[in-house]
Amino acid sequence: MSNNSKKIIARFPPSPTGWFHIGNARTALFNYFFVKKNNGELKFRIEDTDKERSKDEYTKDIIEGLKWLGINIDFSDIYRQSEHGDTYKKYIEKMISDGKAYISKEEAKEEGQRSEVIRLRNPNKKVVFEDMIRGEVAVDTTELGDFVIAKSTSEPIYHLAVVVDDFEMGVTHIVRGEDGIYNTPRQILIQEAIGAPRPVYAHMPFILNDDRSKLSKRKQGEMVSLKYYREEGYLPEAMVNFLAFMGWNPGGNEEIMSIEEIIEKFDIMRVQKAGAIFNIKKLNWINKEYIKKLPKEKILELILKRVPEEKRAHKNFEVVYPKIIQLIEERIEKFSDVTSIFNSGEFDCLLDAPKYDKILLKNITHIPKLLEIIDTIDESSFDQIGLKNAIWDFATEVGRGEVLWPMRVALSGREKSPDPFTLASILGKEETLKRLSFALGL
RNA sequence: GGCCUUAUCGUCUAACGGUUAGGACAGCGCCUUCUCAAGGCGUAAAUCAGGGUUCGAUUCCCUGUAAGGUCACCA
Repeated sequence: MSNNSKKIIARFPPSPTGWFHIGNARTALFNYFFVKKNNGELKFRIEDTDKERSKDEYTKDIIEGLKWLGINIDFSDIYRQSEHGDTYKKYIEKMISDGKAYISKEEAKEEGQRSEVIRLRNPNKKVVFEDMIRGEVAVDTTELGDFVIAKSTSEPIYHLAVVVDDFEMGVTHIVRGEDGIYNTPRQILIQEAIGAPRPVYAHMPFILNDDRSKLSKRKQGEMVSLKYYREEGYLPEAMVNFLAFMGWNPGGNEEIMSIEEIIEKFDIMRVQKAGAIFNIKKLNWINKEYIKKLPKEKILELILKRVPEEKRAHKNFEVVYPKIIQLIEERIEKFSDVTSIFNSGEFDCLLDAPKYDKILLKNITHIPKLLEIIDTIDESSFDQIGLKNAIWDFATEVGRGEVLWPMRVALSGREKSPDPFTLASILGKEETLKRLSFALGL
């Protein structure tokens, strides 16, 4: 590896032609791990030479996504390809005058094709480069021919722009997706033609669909965009952890790791060569692990944001909400689940008395005794433990199912719900007695 | 099709050439207050195939197979 003595400079150069792709986000993350581990610097560049497809909204989405993930790079002075026309022009003209490239007369076969383009004079040699992940890669560039490097002296093709930009930005290490491996030989040829030093390469494996094809929007829908995960209420720490462990791991059994620990342990040589299938279930599990670690106030805040407006506006919501945080927390794996749970009606019984069929109660014979017991419980000990202590022996004696099921249904009106003690403690003594009496009268 | 790459439980992966091939997610089972959820415990599950090299191969080499990628005046 050359450049060992110099400061490592890597780059992340997305083109803003779509929502920030999850695979790109992972590449950005690995670049970040790599530079942080090696006291280097990560530079950001926008490849917006395609004016038709590039949109500011996408640039914004990419930057927001990067910030959300916790990738702290300098966005104040963004290098945009569209602003460096003069630079490319300078190099193109120099290559022509040096005889490294030439203006070629063409027969325009398709619409939009030029009758004159700039082609590189291909030395037709075998290019061998060292890849930090894949080892030595050798490619015969003969079949590339004198490939086009610019449409005109002021309009570079992608490959030329990349090489010039990386050179101008002082890039020493290029960590990019596996598909870049096919671009590398021709980019190396261009580097040699303009006299730029060769950076060190690392080509990362892809994230895959279930059928092992490259992760695509066609097969995964919105799940290919980082935006989706932000909107679904995944925690950025969980996302970073998940993405980091797809294609890399430090070797131990520990899988929940903060970004600091990941950086600390990161070794690009340990990046996997084969692609990894995107496994949403693992992400959900990791996310839940991170939710569990969150301070209570934070959870309270994040959950509240996802409660449907009409539930929040309910007159009982303010009183009930603090009491059901625990309940919600154990039922979600991501914060959008909060909305689904409320919309499913599962918690409606905590806001309003439920409507239900008598049949669901199964057996009301023990309700009078239950009313009697509950009435004796002091307000101060009307919690899960107090309720359980008071009721447990009786329930065990006559059959738990005979007592607890009707009690739970009387309080919730549902076949499935949290347990009766939890329910009663949330509803309070008065409401609990009221609902039990009502069940008796059905 | 040419070229390139890859190959350990269903999935993500661990294993100086010597391990009962380890962990995690998902699955399944049991337990934990009646249901659901959460939690705990446990269980099943893999070295693509065939040849070498070697005392010994998941590991190194070759062939095959499968899968993927890539072949622009797009980025």
